[in-house]
Amino acid sequence: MKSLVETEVDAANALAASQGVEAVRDALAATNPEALERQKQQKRIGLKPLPNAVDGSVVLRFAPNPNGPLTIGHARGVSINSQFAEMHDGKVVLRFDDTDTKIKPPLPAAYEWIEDEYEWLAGKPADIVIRASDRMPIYLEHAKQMISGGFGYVCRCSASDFKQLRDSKEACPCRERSIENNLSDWNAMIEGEISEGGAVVRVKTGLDLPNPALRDWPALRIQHTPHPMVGQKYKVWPLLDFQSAIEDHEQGVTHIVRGKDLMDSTRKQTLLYQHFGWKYPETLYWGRVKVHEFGGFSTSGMRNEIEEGIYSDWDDARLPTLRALRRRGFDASALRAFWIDLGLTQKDISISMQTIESFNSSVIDERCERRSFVRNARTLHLNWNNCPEGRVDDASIARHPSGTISGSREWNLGDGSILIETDDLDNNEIRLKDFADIEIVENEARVQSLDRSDKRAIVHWLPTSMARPATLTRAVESDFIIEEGMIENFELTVGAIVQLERVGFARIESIPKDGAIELLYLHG
RNA sequence: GCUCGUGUGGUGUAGUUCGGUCCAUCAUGUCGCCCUCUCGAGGCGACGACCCGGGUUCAAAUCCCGGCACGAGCACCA
Repeated sequence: MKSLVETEVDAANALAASQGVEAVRDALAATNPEALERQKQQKRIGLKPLPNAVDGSVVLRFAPNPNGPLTIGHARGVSINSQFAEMHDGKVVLRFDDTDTKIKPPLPAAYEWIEDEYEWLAGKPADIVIRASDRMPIYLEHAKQMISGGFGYVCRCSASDFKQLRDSKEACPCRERSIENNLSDWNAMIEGEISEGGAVVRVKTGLDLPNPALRDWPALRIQHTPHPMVGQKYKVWPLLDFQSAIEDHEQGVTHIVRGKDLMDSTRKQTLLYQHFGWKYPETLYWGRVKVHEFGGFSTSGMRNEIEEGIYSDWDDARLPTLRALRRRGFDASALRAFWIDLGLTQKDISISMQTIESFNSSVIDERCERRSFVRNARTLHLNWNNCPEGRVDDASIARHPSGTISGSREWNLGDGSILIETDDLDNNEIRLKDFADIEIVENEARVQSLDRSDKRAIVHWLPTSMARPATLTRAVESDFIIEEGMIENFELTVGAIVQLERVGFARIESIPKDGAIELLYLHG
């Protein structure tokens, strides 16, 4: 039996065959004219809603390792999680996953930095803030339950021996020992009687699982190195998969958004949840992100390079940390908008700072005052002899060209000498922006008219009396390029972001009593 | 090697659930023009993509099969 659609399609095809497609078009126009109109495709804006979300009871989490401040990559986690929370009237738990004392040890200062950076980006503080290292009793208790329940055991095989057995789907000898023996080994572990590497607690899983990574995965291991925040108190520390699984359950997390490199974590943790009889949260993934200009982001790598003196500190403008971006003048809402526009996909992507900069420009442009910055300054003396309007001693220039900031910058021409960039000397007839047309003859700027008389190039300039020496520092790859010049000395304040006309946005870093003002380049 | 995942313009992204309204969305980029007293902003236009090969179907970016490419996990790191 043919469906109605098929019947109609056949009819239409028959019509087209006998009388041509025009006949079909005409028939459609007569019966159903709106079917002939094409509607344009639209792009979905913002994030797709979370699956199986109940508005008002969504709990998400953002769980960085506090071994350094947040990087631009973490910004994705903060932006996406906080955005989902906003969409679903949910909460975000900021959790410090600081259960490794050895390989990626926590940096005590980072806890506060991260809370602060989270708030900066999300626009409000995290709803709940917890540290895994504060919650050790809970994890140890669950480990004990797991052993008592017979779905976890203490394994004393070496890592390589275990790997061999696991790869051939064989049980290790420790697996079949009694619960009593396991509990006594467990006590020895937590009392510090077994040295590092001497034992590990494993979660029992099917040994014939197709994915070898999942078979009897390790949940806790021994670390005798003191923890920067809680000292020597614990000898056994949970691994990420165990700690995170228990804590997500404790916090009632409903949705986990994590990197797809953690897909196996989801599978391991689901097995653990089954042992405990819990329901695993909804899980979503994103792919790996690289930024052309920076490559990947390794917190431990940066930490080393800072210690070696390659970078001055975490806010070194060459680094992809949030601290550095913030210092340079990136706006939180622009960064957030950028990440939300990228959305949540499992594709591995490589993005360009140019795109982020464009988001930033559109946010900061209207609130940045203009200033003149003349590089490689060359002095010219104004000559008014040929100016029809006569001599002028002051210039009044808008703080912002489109008036989003009202008022003007008042320039006094002082002794009549001005500065322009050496590169602008290529033409001898130019226009001083917002001021006058001039002809350059040797060291003289002969004023031809105040009004714009033709289409000649417009250059930025400065009266010598308004100029102060300044340096503009630009982070380019792993170097700094420093340009010297003269900055317009009009209402300069440390920390302000200004747009240097024809140069780009920059932040005023310092204004010393004597010497050059320091400017840090943001972007064009 | 085993396991898992992903392939839409230069870069990202929408559309893929449920085949037709898709000669494929938007942003960014590049180029050109207009406007503007910045090389900024704004406006207009151009460029440029469904990984490949089969199959199903009247109809495939979308479904099926087979390749290929790339990435990740297989840590007593997170």
